[in-house]
Amino acid sequence: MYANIIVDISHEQLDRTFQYRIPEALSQTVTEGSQVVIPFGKGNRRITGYVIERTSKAELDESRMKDIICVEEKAVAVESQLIRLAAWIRSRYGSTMIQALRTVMPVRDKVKSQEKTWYYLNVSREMAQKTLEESKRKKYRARERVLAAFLERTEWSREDLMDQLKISQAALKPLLERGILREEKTKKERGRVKAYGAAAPVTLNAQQKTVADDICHRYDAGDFKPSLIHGITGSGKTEVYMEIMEHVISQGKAVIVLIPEIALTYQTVMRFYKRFGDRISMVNSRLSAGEKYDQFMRAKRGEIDIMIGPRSALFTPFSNLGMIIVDEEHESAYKSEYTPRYHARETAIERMRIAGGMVILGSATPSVEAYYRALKGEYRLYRLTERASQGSSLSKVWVVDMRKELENGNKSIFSRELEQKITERLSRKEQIMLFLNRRGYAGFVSCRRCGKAVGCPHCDVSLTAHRNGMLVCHYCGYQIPMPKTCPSCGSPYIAGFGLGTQKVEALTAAAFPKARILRMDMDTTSKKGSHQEILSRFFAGEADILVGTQMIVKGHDFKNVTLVGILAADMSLYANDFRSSEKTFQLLTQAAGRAGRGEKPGDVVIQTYSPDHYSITAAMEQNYEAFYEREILYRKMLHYPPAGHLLALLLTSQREEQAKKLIKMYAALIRAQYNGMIDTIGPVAAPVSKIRDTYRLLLYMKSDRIEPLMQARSSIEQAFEEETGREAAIQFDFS
DNA sequence: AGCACGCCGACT
DNA sequence: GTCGGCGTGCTC
Repeated sequence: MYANIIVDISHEQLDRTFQYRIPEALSQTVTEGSQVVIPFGKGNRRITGYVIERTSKAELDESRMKDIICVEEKAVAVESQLIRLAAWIRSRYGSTMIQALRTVMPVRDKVKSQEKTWYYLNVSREMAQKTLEESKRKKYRARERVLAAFLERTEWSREDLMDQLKISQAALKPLLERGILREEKTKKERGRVKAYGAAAPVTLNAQQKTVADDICHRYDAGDFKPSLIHGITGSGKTEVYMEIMEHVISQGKAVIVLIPEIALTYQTVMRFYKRFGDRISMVNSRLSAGEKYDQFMRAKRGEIDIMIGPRSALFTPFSNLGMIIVDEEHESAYKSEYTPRYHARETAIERMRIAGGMVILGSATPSVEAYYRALKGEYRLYRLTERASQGSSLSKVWVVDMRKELENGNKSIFSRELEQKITERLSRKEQIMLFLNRRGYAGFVSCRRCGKAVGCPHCDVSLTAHRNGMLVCHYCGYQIPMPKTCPSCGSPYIAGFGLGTQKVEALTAAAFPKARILRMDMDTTSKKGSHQEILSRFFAGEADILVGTQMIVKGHDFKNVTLVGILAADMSLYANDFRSSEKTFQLLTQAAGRAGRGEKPGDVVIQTYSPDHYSITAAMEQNYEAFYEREILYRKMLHYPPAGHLLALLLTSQREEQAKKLIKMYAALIRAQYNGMIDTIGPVAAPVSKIRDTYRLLLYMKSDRIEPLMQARSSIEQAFEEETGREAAIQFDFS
């Protein structure tokens, strides 16, 4: 048996595996993730390494291989845990071990600038001058350059010496040994957030207290079954988390809090700072690799107890991790879009299984997956049914059938109900949020004669009209000026259809000329910090109406908002995705939760063309269980997750014919090999069937058990590898 | 990263 | 010849 080992030295040239023999005596103890002592280099100096794989395949001649010396006994090292987690990610989501390791240890390939080595002159200038003369005489060229440089400037970084003066490490060594130069390693810390305030005294209500106490009890008893907290919006889940965190930290353990990136706002994080002070750190996508690395190192050194961040914060190298909290557990941002396509919820549970600790999931609208597992008893279920702050009550929700509006001659985007309520709020100087799920249907331009929409020549989507008169492709960035005539039939009768946020903003301004309006969407928030700026301006009351996409509904507390209008609730309902009802329900419920966060009661108006759909009726009643019961029935009937497992194969190729041929071949392969175990659906064109001139085809595979699907994935991967001269790519996605 | 190999000029 | 500087390449 052999072991592929990565060496515990951070240097690019050593960022690969080395293969060692596993001696007979250690064959039981050396496993994936083991920390081992190995002889390395010419002098066989003993260093530590981490086993990332056990294999019986020798990658090089056995005579060049050395034996592992022993297993490091204090095997609690975080690295071993993370390596074991990487191994799990690899087999669960399908990727190479290297890809999994890079995900789990972002540290290793981004080490470059974390630690700078500085050199200083350690003797007087006279002494240096003398040594310089001597070096000149003896023709020690490198030394001469170094000394001349240090007479110019007394401190030099290793990089500058190497790059600018072409000095090698070897040339510095004698100077250091003679004490002419001094070496110092600095740890510059970047991205540290500071700022504190007084901890606001918190008192939990009875319900919050019961939940917190029960979880703490179970934690103390070592009952680490994951917990799902289903708490309605405004029920104070965060206070419950903080209470539990305090308990866990008091036992010398660390906690990771995962928050969807979009909700990771200054206010959210501030609440944690105020309570826990500087034993806390935060990472987000705005932080550079180096800044993130520094924060991770603080965690590793034990300088902090809490890490807050999005998906990737899951891999914070705490060696004493006791708990991971996944807030807004249902958010799709927890699923990685890159290989390995891991899900943070599942991966958190695996990490805590390895480390020995508890996972807490929280949401106002739990994912069907999590709720299903909770009902099955795999997770412990807790409910928070009361709003935490006194006086605030659930909003009233009105559903308006837009078909009837049209019948009554109202062609505006505002129903009479909504229009009347907006006018009312404006006169009372209260604020309004208008929400539009723009995805997919943004203001495209189509021809009234031939009915064709102006599309992107490189992608299978319609171009979106922007107010600056350009038509833009949101997938590849292609843009053209608005044409005067239809590109396909030449008719001059072309016009914009559908709703974009820009258009809603314009229409709102026209309907309510006195209102001050702010817009928030991808276009207005692409600049750094603008997201935050728009929100704080709205918070400060600089506008009466905020128009926006999904991003405005996530977790912000605006006390003066008493009306939320959802302009077209069904837009996400008919997406070609088995989760579309779930997404719609979540979105509507979250949006409804934005109204009436203060003392004044709130109203929510949902405008829809399908008022009878259960996603919408359940959202109207704010009844999660009603939604769940309907939804799980549908999933069970069609064997969709969580009732079954689904594997999607995405095949992309520039050549359409080849793509079709290949995917049909794989479909046939699966049907032949896994007959009766796996159901195949398709192949079909992907919802966006072409992006940047690359064709996209999908094959779905369903099974009640996950194992056959994992095998099917390997079978297809193997068949794909064997194919020669291909220009296609494949990608898998488990759900 | 750390170590040795080996080329090259300087010195006994 | 021998010694030391110092650029280069390799590590299972």
